[in-house]
Amino acid sequence: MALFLSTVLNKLDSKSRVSVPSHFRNTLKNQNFRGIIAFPSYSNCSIDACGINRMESIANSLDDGDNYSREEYELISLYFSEAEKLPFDKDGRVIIPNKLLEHAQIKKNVLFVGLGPTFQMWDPDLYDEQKNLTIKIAKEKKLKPRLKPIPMGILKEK
Amino acid sequence: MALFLSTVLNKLDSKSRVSVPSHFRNTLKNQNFRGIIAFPSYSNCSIDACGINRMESIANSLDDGDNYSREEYELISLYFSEAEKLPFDKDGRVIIPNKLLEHAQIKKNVLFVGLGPTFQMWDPDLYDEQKNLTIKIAKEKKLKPRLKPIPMGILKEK
DNA sequence: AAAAATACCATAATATCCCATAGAATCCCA
DNA sequence: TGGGATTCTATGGGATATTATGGTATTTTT
Repeated sequence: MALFLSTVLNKLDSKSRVSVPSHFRNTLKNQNFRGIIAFPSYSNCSIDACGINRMESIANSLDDGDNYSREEYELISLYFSEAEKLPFDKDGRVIIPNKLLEHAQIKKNVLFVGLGPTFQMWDPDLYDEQKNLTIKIAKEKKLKPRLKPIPMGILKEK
Repeated sequence: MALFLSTVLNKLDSKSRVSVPSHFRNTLKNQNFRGIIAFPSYSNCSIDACGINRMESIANSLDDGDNYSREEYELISLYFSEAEKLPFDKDGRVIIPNKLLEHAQIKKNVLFVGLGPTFQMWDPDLYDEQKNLTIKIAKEKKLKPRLKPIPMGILKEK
């Protein structure tokens, strides 16, 4: 299964191209399509992305009997309609469509953020804001993550 | 498996021809028929479409014993009777029959909407309405797609 | 022959490929 | 372990191919 980790900052060029970090590309190496699937994240100003295998398994479940109500079906269809299939060029770059760039307010830098099974693309400044907000809320609510790799200290006062 | 994603706006010309988006054509590249299957969507004013392999596998499953209720069987039969086989011309265009154009109220623009295993063709304005309605209903009913890669944020107020 | 359907051609815009380079990471061997 | 050599990455730009779209010619049908 694909596992995207760490964050990498790359540049958008004049043709709206950007290099996908090489270790992300490696993660996707044995999927059915050499490229990524990207769509607007609605909860924030960023671009969600994953490999095609993930999308295919969703597509299959759409066909499997009646898992969904009419309304659910319509909603899921909406996500497909806004998703973009972005192939790698020879050098591992993708072209990001304007619609997505605008949604994420990306101008010249693209921050790739690994999220495990998926990743996101951000404008670096917006990401900082979002990150600080997340930490602030976690402190206020004294959240205690149950998963080990997350250091607990971050939630304590200095 | 064919996977149709994203939305593309193309023009209908005076001969009722329209270019099928190139990435749609690519996903149909190795099917048994160079073209698309199109039929009126019974639930809204649009044209449903897919590759022939999907129709063939549905046809096969109709023959395989009794997977379907009588009503389902009737409905699927209806699809077949109204479906049109539209071949690509040399440049990847199809001619859309009048019956379908009228059903979808398409005049001069055709919006291709990827829905995963299938796609639809819409009049752009009608599609906007439909889309807004879907989002509205999803918010009201607080629908939450259960599939992981789908961002939940669309359901939240801004 | 007229009308309709089909094939063919032209072109401007766009996307894709291909190469060059500089910097970073990795390797390798004394 | 160090440091030079080599490979790999990210990035820019020019050349090439593809796409969408209009129009014209040819075939087929009636």
